[in-house]
Order: sequence, then structure tokens, then C-alpha cells
Amino acid sequence: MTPMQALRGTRDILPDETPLWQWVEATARELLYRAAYREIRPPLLEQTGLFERGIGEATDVVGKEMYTFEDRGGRSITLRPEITAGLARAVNEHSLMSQGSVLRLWHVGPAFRYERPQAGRQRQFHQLDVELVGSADPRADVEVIAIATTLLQTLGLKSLTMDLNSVGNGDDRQRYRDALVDFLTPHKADLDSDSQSRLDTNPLRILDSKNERTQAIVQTAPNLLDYLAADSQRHFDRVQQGLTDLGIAYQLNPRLVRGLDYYTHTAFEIQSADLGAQATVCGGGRYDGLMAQLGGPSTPAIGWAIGLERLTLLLKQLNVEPSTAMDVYVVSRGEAAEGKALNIAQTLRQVGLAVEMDLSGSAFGKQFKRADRSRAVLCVIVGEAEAEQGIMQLKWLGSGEQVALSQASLGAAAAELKHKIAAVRQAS
RNA sequence: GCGAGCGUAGCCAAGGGGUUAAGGCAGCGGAUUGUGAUUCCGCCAUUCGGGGGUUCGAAUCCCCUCGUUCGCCCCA
Repeated sequence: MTPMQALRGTRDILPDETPLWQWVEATARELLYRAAYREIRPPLLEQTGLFERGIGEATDVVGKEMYTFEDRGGRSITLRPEITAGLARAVNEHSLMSQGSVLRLWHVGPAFRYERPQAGRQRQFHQLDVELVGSADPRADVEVIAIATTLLQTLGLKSLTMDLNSVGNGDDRQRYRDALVDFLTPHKADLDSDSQSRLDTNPLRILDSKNERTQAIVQTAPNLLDYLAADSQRHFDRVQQGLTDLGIAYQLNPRLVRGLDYYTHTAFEIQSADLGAQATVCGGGRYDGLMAQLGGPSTPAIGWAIGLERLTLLLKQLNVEPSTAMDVYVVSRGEAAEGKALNIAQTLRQVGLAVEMDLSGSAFGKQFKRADRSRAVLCVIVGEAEAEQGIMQLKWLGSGEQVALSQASLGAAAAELKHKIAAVRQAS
């Protein structure tokens, strides 16, 4: 019988890796709390129409990458391919927005796209998603982008670059789209085949093509930024000014066009040179039309998503390893002693210490080796002699110093032990 | 969905038709039946991702399949 395997494009995040993920999530949670963002937890399943209407039927994500199936009631269901649409739906459904107010939300969780797996690209992947709903102010764009850069910086990521663009409002985009089609149509025969078909379906995406001949043609195409209306331009100017004032570096990339239809005005991507072809760690932008598109009141919004697989890949390259060391390792031998050891571990855990018990019953020498490997600061020893005398040995693994303590006084001494362990750890 | 490379133990691997599949790390047991290092000894793949074929003989050659990596594509 062949052993069961995880599905293609999915993977187990193993105990050796979860400390890194937990550290990323804890850092993000703290940062978002300080910026007044609140967590929301929408379902992973939504009706298919949400994504068709929200993301756009002409996009690759909706057109060929969704996990869509019919449930037992005959409804078309889709595992979310991204998070923003579900959040927008929830905001509408529960009327979370009251007029004139602002809603700051975040969420972390899996999303699903049926794609060919690659380093930094899986079929089930995880995103941290941040959204600011209800403000069209350019300061909102700056706030949201600053949260992304601060988070990445706090985690220790230095050599990242940010591309910034404005795709304008719906009218700007339409006028530019027309101009671009007019420009490209005479060159149609020289474009790569993907770009040829996009000329009808999604011409702006041609700007993004990596095909050399296509790029050469696109070099001389009209510039999107020349087609922004006065207020679109003004909005974009103020976003740039705000970023500059905060010392956030970026480069303008008039060919940055993101693959989801809902984006308007500001669009940005944060990339790393250390990820190969899947270089984008964080991507986002403004989506002023989405809420209305989904049947709610017209509401401006901006947000982004960070890909956690890509982020943790970068952190692993930096050898970031959150500590998983135990405070205390309990060694015991003999029936009476092993019973006592359980009590001792409980007592120490109650004051907040991390305590691992050796369950092997093997020779003390072996147990000490494991104590060492657990990177515990303190080893508690209960053998037959100690059990009989009602005591335990406390051995400080750094210095080797060992003292006896009566079991009866452990409760009273536990808090002091905790302080001493913290002090020893600090010193090392 | 297209193209190319790679799958030998928990990890890193040698072996490229001749039958007991090197070695290292990790793990377990012992030397040391109550104290962490080092050292030494022993154990740890009835089988080379899976299935089929060629052959007297297959980890090695062929086909299929699964997984993975790198591009394309797409995006986080």
C-alpha cells in the first residue's frame, strides 16, 4: 500500500517551522493593534459569484485558478482565492460601515488557487490581509502602506523594494485602455500570443509581459500616468508626498498593473530579489469600486496582502529562529519519584515556567543528555533517594551547581526560581 | 495549461545491469545499573517515490504515474 501524501501544492507546516510562523503572526498582531486595526475571521468558503463579481471574470484567478465545486444542495461554492472579496462581503452584510466612519480590519488565513506549484507558490497558501475601508483620503493609502513596510522592517527584512503606480479611476482607466489598444493594434502581429488575446480581454496586462519583443513595443506605448484626471493625479501626488515624508522608499513603475480587476488609483508591490520568479512578498492597492460592485453602498477602501510562505522563506534565509528553549527539564527515576515529578512539573508550570518531563525511565546519564538538548536552564532531579527524603535536586545546567530543595517548599520557592531562570537566560 | 531537471533512511548523500545498497549527521541501546563533554561498541533501507516492462539477474535500461525544483504563465 502506498502511503497517503498531502495533496499536490499543499504542505504541512511542521513543529520545527511553527515558531517562526507564530513569531510573524504575533509581531503583526501587536503592530496592527497599535494602529487600531481589528481582526475579522470570515469563512473559507463563499459562493462562486462573489469572486466572479468582485475580482472579475476575465482575470486568470477567476478564469482558471479557482477551486470551485457544487455542494450537496446544488450551489456553486468556491474556496477563496484571495481574502479581500470575502472581507468586503462581510462588511456589507453586517453593515459594519456606518456613514462617515472608517473601518480598519485585518485577517490571516489560507487561500486557494489551482496553479502549478513552485518555490513560493502553492495551491494552499497563507496571507496576512489588511484593509482600511471608508476613506478616500490619500493619507489612508500612506497609512496602510506604512504598516506593511514597518512590519517587514520589524521582522528584519531589509533588502526589499517597492513599486508604486496609479491606475486612476474607472474613467481614467477606460481612456487609457482605449489609447493603449489604438497604439498596440497596428503592432498586433509582433506581440506574443498571450498578449494578442489580451488585446481584447485585458489590454493593461500587456504592459506587464515579460516577453522581450512585447516589452520593446510597450516601451514606446502611451504612459498610464499621462491619462490620469486632475484629481487622480492630485491623489497620487499626495500619496507619494506622504510616503516620502515617512521616509518610505519606492520607485514609480507605470507598467505595474495588478491582476485583479477591482484596483483603482494606488497600486503597489513589495518585492525581494531572493525569491526567484515569485518575487512579490506584498501586494495591494485601492479598490474604491469593489463595495458597490458587490451590492453595498459605494465605499472607498485600500488594502494589501502579504504572502506568508514567501515571507517565511525570506526569514529562513536570514536564519531567524525564535527560541523554543524550555525553562526546566525534569529528570526522574523510580516509581515514587516519577509520581513526584509530575507534581513538581505542575507546580512550576503554574508560575509560568516552561517545563518538560523526561518520560523514558532510562539511566540518568541519558536523561541529562536530553535535558541539555532541550536547552533548559534548570534541571530538576528526583530519584529514589530524593523521593524517600521528600526533596529534589536543582541543577543549574550552565554552571553545574546543584542544590537540594524540599518538595514542601517548592510552591513558595517557585516564583523566585522563575526570576533566577530569567536572570540566567538574560546573562547568557 | 506548456517546457526542462531531479526523486536512494528523519536529514545530507555514494553507487549508472551481477546479486549482504558505502559513508556522514540525527535517533536508540550499552561501556558509565545516580549526573551533561569526548571516546568506543552495537542497533537503525528485506530495498532505492509508486506501478508495469526488458533481462538468467534492475536502485541502475525502457514506459506510465505521483511528487518536487526551475522557467513560462500568474500573483501573495
